[in-house]
Amino acid sequence: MTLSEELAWRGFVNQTTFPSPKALDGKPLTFYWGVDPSADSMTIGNLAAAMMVRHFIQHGHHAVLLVGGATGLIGDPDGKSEERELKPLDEIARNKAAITEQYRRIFAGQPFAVVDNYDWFKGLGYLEFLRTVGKHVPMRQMLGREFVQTRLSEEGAGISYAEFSYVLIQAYDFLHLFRDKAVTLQVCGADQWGNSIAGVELIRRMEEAEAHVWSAPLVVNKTTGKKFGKTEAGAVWLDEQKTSVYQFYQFWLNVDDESVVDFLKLYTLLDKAAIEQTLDTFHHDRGARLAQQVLAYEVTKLVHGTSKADAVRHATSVLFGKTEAGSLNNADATVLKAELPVVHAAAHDSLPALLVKAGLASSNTEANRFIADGAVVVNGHKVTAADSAVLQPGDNLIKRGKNSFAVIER
RNA sequence: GCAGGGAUGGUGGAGCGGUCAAACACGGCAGACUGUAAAUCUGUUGGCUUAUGCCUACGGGGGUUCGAAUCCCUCUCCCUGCACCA
Repeated sequence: MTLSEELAWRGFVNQTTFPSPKALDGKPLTFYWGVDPSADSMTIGNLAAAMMVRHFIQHGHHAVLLVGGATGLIGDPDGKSEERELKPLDEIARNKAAITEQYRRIFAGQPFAVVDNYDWFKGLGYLEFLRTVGKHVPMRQMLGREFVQTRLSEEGAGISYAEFSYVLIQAYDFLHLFRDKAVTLQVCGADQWGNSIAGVELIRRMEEAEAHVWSAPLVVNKTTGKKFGKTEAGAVWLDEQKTSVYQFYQFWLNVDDESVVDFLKLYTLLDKAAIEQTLDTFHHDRGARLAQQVLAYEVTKLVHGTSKADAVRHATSVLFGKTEAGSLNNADATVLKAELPVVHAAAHDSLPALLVKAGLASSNTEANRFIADGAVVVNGHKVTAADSAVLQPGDNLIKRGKNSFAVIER
């Protein structure tokens, strides 16, 4: 499969400046993709674009990965309804390091270069910037952008000169990389289209040369229609300190049937044959949720590594009873204890009190109600009386409802 | 500043002297059915080792009363008019 076919099949096609996607199938290009260090980790929203970048690399194109040390200092106003707080410098420095680290992990084994746009902005003076770049940017275009219009309108929140100018920095990045590394293509998410295209424009005016943009659609949950990547608890992060491996795995496992088809293509590196075979089996027995399991395992493996993916997969099967034995073996206990609330039971603790301690019930009354409802399962056995005698020495896996768990040590 | 209306549990919103831990709806949680899903049905939804009982709660404080979410005074905040300002 050629790259353009691959991207089309996987659903990575949105808008592009290329007259035909086939332009990607010719000789290798050098392209760049960037992430601003507005947080200390990427989210699964960024991951979609990263996956696309991997396909570019696999088809022989040369990747330049940018961390936005300079752009992060200002903050991208696009799509935001209000001015954002500036981030402290030390926070940006930390975030930059974290994101660079994630680049190295996600693209492990692939050829790529990492750059920081702060490196070329730090020595650039304001007057120099205005004379060389500012002179070539038409105001009409900058003012015409939709979010600028919204922000400046009667009800809008207004916009500062700094955020308004953000696009110039990103445009200059492209120009700089074009000159310095012969970058002729920027890939980005659909939300970055406006910023990216400004660079194409700048290169055309200043270098009289052609450069291009390839944007991927934003991933949307088809069932809810919402922008993807957020849960009730917040964003799904790639950093396991922010979203634990278990939560990460669970997130993918719970993807609905309609979305899982898209996500297998977007978020795994499995080839067409493998995905089609998986989906074929899946459609015969949706209840088995093979597609979700493959998705969850593959994505977790990619982001967190094989051993963690294996561990969390096995722990999940213990928790949800797919693996025999309600009681824990040592390996599972280690994984689960890192993930679940762990409570130490004293001799006089009653079962309801332990449920409260473990955060599985908010009061003794509620705990008793759960037991009466048959919602409490200890080591795979339903509990019928508020009696702590069901606990065995060592680790006990306790389950309340369908997916609230804790480990009780005795 | 004057006049009028309002503030109730996670949310909306009834209640207007005892029968109020507070209708009803939504949301939450649990059970059944399922696929750790959706839909549906059932239960539950202030706390207390479980009680025809006690405690805490209807914006804050004070009062009337045997008894107050309900009546009175006062404070705080919100809304609606009018005035002031322009």
